[in-house]
Amino acid sequence: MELPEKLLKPYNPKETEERIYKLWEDSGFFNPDVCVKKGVTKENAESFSIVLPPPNVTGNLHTGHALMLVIEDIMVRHARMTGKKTLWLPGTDHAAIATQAKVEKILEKEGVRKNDLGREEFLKRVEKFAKESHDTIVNQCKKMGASLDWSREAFTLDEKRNLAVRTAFKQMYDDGLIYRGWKIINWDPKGQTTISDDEIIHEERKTKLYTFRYSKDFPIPISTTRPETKLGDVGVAVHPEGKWKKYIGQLFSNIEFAGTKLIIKIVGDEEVDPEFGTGAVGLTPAHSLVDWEIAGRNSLPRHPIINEFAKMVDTGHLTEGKKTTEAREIVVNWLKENNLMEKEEEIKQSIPTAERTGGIVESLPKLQWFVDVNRKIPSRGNKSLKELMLEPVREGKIKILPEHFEKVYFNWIENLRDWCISRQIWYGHRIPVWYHEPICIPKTGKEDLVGKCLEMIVSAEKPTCKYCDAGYIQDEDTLDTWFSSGLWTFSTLGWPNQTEDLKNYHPTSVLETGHDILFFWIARMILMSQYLLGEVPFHNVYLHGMVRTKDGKKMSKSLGEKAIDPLDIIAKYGNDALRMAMIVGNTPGNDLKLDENDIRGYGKFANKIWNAARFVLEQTKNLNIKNMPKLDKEDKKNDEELQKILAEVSKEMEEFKFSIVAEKLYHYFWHTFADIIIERSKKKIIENNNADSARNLLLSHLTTLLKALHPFIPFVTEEIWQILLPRRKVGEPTGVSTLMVEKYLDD
RNA sequence: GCGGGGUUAGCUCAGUUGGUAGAGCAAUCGAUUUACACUCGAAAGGUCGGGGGUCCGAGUCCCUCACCCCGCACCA
Repeated sequence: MELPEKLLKPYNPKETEERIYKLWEDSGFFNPDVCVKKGVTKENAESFSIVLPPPNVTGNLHTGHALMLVIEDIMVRHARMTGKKTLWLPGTDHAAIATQAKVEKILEKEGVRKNDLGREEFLKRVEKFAKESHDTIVNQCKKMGASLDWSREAFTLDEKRNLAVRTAFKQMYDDGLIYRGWKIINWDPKGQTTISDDEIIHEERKTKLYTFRYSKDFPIPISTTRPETKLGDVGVAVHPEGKWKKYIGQLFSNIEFAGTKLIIKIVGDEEVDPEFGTGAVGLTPAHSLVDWEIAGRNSLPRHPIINEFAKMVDTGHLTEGKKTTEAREIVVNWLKENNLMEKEEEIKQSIPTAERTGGIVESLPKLQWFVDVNRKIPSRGNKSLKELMLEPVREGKIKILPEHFEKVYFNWIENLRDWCISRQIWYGHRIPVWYHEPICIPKTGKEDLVGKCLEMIVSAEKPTCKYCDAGYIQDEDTLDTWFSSGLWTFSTLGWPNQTEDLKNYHPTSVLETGHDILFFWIARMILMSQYLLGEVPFHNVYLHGMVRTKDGKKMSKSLGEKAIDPLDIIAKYGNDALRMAMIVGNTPGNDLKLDENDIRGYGKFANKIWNAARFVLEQTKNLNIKNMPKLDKEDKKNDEELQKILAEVSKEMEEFKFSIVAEKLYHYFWHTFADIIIERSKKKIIENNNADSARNLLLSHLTTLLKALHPFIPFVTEEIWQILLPRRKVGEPTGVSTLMVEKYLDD
């Protein structure tokens, strides 16, 4: 059998990769159903499933995604080759606020504002953008060699996922886990929406701490970093046993303060640290969570003085309608002019900013939807959502890798507060709550029915009014994007329908993602699955680190321009090279410094395999594969050594030690197989001394190593396999056959 | 402040239950037209952050100090 001409040249990944991916795709073997149907996987085989963490439809994939795809593809390919019924389910994430912000930015450049377009038209623009991003992402996943089952692809905002969201919301509402409440929330004035605690990034800045008195006769000095908020003060809280104790209960009315009148009551509250600052807190109930609670305990009014645009309202003629920053200056000047300012100090403070827009977050009281994480749930053994999240990790039903993130996870949950899930943005799942039109005029004309249908209805479907034609309108708000992401492990498998997929593939085997979304996403998935399905969403969590540039900078989506494009690297060195560089020396949880030099080095490895294959195929072309000659003593020793390595490697693959396996195989291939075995075989073949034993060892080693290496470097191994294949399949029926579905161990 | 992590060869990092310190890259010397747009061989390189403890034995377990990184909460 003659060798193809391409084998005589250096390995050319560019020419190979696209063709090979198409071969895989056409084979249908990414889909486990096809594997079963064509007999490469047993019907009753153990299943292995991973849902792809859906990339945001905000643009391109970056190196972090590439790392994710590589690690997951390795797990999936390995599982498939060990005979498991293997599903890797792809999808994309609508990423509500992130995508909306991105499209708004694009429109801004065109001089268009979203409010001018209106909700419907704006959403069309977002959807168009999302579609384009989606197509790019899918294409990039394919370039990465990801063996994803595209026939099951999902989107967090498609019809099926919307049904899942509405169903989940309704059930949670009925169980009292979702409620609507008037509470202090985080407001992003730039994005014009609420955000959750997790979407805040604290930025350290220098700021001034002012110490002042409300008036000359006010007995207690107050410190603040935000003097403008003092226009909304209604009280001063001191520790019940502190030095200001004697003033508790006193009321100071008609205080002239920077253009407004204040009524300040002095209250005692345990929350106040008597040692800190002046030992007294000026209470601005509407704009501080702590103050809100203290005010509640002491029956103080809680009126807002900052609006959604971060402007002052109801604060008197000096500051009315001014931006908070302007108002601050005015108040500071007023205090100085009236000799009420006692001290100014420079301090470091961290300012809350919105993750997506960078806007400075204000605390405002608003009517929003929340998930109650502490309420006991009768249908779940009277446990709260918090407990349902803690339990499986505590009990080892979910294992997190690296293990120390379990502690981080516990720490986060223990400090968890109710989750604000409503957002005032347009792109996302609309809240499935319906309010009646303002007027209900009963068709029967019976006046006594008016108003009977004015209540709010929580429903997965649009309700109709029994009495009138006006009907119901849906809540304007959308849900936090992580609400739908939380359902991802089962919404993708068909839930709320009890599908075969759900039965076969849930709980999923592994959830692999970056450690930066442990709270955002992993915790929410555990919450949703534990509550809605009564089971864990996955058995293992594998957290990878952040990909950094050589000098340690994070290659993230927010620093998009600076990041290396994985596709450029692939074009230059090949996919296999990038994959090896991402795996060797990378352990879970640790950041990966991606160095082009390393990638180049692994490109040479692919070529080394290619050349070794050329030699082996040339030397063994007349070998009868069905009747292999016996190994001599020397060769047998190597055969045993390889078997030993394979046994180790199998174990290590199960333990997610991909770095060790990749390194071990690399080393064995190069420094034992190529340097020792091949070199020795040359001598044996030339001298015709046990030449057939040598040939046998060459071919069996190559075959075995191609299989073992395939999950790591699928392209070059498959390409060689396709050349090797006709010899293995002599006399067998033709059909698509790929290394991808070969078994590690022949049955 | 609370929590987590790191410190091992020039660089990037492995090091599984404690048993003589490893890989890749870089650098050094030598060989070579070869399956190899190179590759092969050889040698070199580390008191495993400092100090203390447990142990026959510690990079690994315990205590302590130093420096660095990352979360979370931020305090009026």
